[in-house]
Amino acid sequence: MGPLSSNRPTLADVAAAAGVSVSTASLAFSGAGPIAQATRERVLAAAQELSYSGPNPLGRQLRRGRAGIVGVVIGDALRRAFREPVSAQVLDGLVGSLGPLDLGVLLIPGTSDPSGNPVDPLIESAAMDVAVLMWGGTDADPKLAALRRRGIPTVVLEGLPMDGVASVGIADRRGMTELTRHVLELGHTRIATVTLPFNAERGDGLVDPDTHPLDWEITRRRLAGILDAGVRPVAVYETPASLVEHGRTAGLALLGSPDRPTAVIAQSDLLAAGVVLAARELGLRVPQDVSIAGFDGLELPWVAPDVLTTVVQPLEDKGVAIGQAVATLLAGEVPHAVELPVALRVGTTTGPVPA
Amino acid sequence: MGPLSSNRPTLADVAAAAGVSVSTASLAFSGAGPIAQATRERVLAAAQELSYSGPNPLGRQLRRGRAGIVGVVIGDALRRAFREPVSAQVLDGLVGSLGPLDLGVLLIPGTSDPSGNPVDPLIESAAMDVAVLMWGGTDADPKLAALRRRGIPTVVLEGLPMDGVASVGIADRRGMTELTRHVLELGHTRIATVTLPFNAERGDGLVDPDTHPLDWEITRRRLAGILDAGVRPVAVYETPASLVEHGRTAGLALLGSPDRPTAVIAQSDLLAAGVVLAARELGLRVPQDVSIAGFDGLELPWVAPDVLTTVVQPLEDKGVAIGQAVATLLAGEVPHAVELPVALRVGTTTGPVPA
DNA sequence: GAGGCGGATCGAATCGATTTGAGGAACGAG
DNA sequence: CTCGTTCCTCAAATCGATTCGATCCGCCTC
Repeated sequence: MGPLSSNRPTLADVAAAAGVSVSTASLAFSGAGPIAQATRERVLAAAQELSYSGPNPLGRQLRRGRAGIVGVVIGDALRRAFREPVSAQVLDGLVGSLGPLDLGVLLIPGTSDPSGNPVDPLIESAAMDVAVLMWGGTDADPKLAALRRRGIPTVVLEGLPMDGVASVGIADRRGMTELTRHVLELGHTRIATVTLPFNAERGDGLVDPDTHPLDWEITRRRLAGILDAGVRPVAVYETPASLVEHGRTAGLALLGSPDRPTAVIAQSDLLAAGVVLAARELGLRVPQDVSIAGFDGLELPWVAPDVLTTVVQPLEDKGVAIGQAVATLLAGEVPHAVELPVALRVGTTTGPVPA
Repeated sequence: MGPLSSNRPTLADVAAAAGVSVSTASLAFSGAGPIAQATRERVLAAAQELSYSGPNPLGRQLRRGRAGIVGVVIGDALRRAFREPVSAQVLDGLVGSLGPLDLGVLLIPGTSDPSGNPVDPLIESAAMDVAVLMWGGTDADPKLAALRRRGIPTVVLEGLPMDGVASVGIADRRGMTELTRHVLELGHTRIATVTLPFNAERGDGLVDPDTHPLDWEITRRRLAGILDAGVRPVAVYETPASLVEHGRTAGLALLGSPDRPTAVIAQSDLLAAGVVLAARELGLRVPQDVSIAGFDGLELPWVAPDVLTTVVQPLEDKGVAIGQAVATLLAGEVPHAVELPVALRVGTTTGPVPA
């Protein structure tokens, strides 16, 4: 017996019903090649009659050698990824820019499943023409290795530029430096920072950045941006994810002590928002008692009426840039690395250092 | 020339290199059928040698008649969908429960694109074995029609039970009734409600529910739940999406007037959180001056230290239920409609009516 | 009327695998 | 020594389309 005992009509059935050859019937649907108007209509009528809904994508894909699918590898938990507006908006932009190219987006969790395999089976065997690695992997990433082995062209986001993969990122290091300078100009010297995860371990607490293993480029670059401004943070607090509640926890820890910093720079707006909430809970005024800054440039309704001082990254452009990189890869060329600019946006959450 | 002038090795190449037939080589990879250990190793070695990374999924899919893909139709804008934690968590649960079935999740925006076609081209022609319609369509939905035409089994979320499609939802009507009774018991009589969108128009403002066109089942049911408790809301405010900022806008409008309601029931937690923020901005104490309730049972860090009174829906179970429905459809059976239970959770945002 | 030409149609090969039924080797039993 | 069994292996059909090159037909030109 065949694979599925389904009796859906095929192109051959339609061709037979219309009294033409399969090749002609194909032409009627694809429009690639000369075909008489009358013939075409006859074929379409026959299709209608048999309730044939168009060429089976599987057959088409095999013949074409293309699946029409871009696999998007969302690091770690999907839920967490979605709760970060940054991921969500990039994903949104990506879907938006891929749609017109007739490409679908396949979600790939990419978690190391507990059953032994270090790589998601979808990465190993799903049909896709291009892969996008959100939250850039390093050269050692087994996910990247699997994609390479399969020969699937890949775009890496926010990763290190590497051989053989396209990369799209933002100038977050420079942006962070600019932000830090702004804080310095306000007179602050006791500056703490709340960071994204350092690595897959996802710690939660104060760390010594000199000895703590730091695998994630994005965290490293944003940290380096602060150092570039000549600042040595009085405290570095690592969070397990860019979420408001983790920012709040960090804020309570940092601002609860008597020798608290006068300024806190967070590596994301969500974390910064959490710090703001913590400050309010502790009865501290922002920015009179403590200055707080973030990164990303999101619109966060719940720190209203305050407006976060932050570094704005062009999320929309990012989606577009990824789309372009994908298109280029699909054309068989190698896109050059893209680094999008960022801009400092001074809000109401930073002010002069308290006397 | 072939479809793509790629020279990746095929199973035939591997078979030749290993000195066996293609069928034997296939067996070596799939393990479906008897094969001598030695032969198997020889084939795998040959594959390694040629850097053959396993059977091409396209060929396998065509033969099997299965794409191994579930298309998830996300209504309207993807970005909006992601910003709603409810969608995100359901999607997460879905991916989680589909992974073990060896199914990938294909994101389908499903927006009516501006270029004339009422249905996303991906719905028309992407390869998928099952489709999931988030935010249930009605019988008239062209998306549903397209899926029917293609003969793709479909699961509809939060929709009307319909012929030929599986449905998964929650008892939101009953839950809303229970919530309303709780508010009634606290003595409130001037009760307003903030709703999800009524239809694709996505209005923003007060509406007369008796005359305003209401196409979306979820909004209808949650509204009906209030009426079931015998309450006639003093005001019905429609929002364009379940987002905090829209809740805030609604809250400012409802609570800003002198004859303001003493209780506001929102159709989602995000909306409720926005109303809480609005109340605080207006200098109203919650719950002393106004009681506020939501729906969904999310953990919302930013209404802290308050805890929303809400109706908890089992988001995790929902993902699981969808996964099961998909599996059932894939097996060729028709799953029965699932309605998951909800539970009232009384928090700190509702209290006795002010004297 | 022969030759040439362009457009429509068709046959056959091809994409890369899976699967079935047949064939063959090795081996033990009679 | 012959005749089953058992266990592997293989050839060939099949999944459903696309596409190349050939053919065919009608019509125009000389």
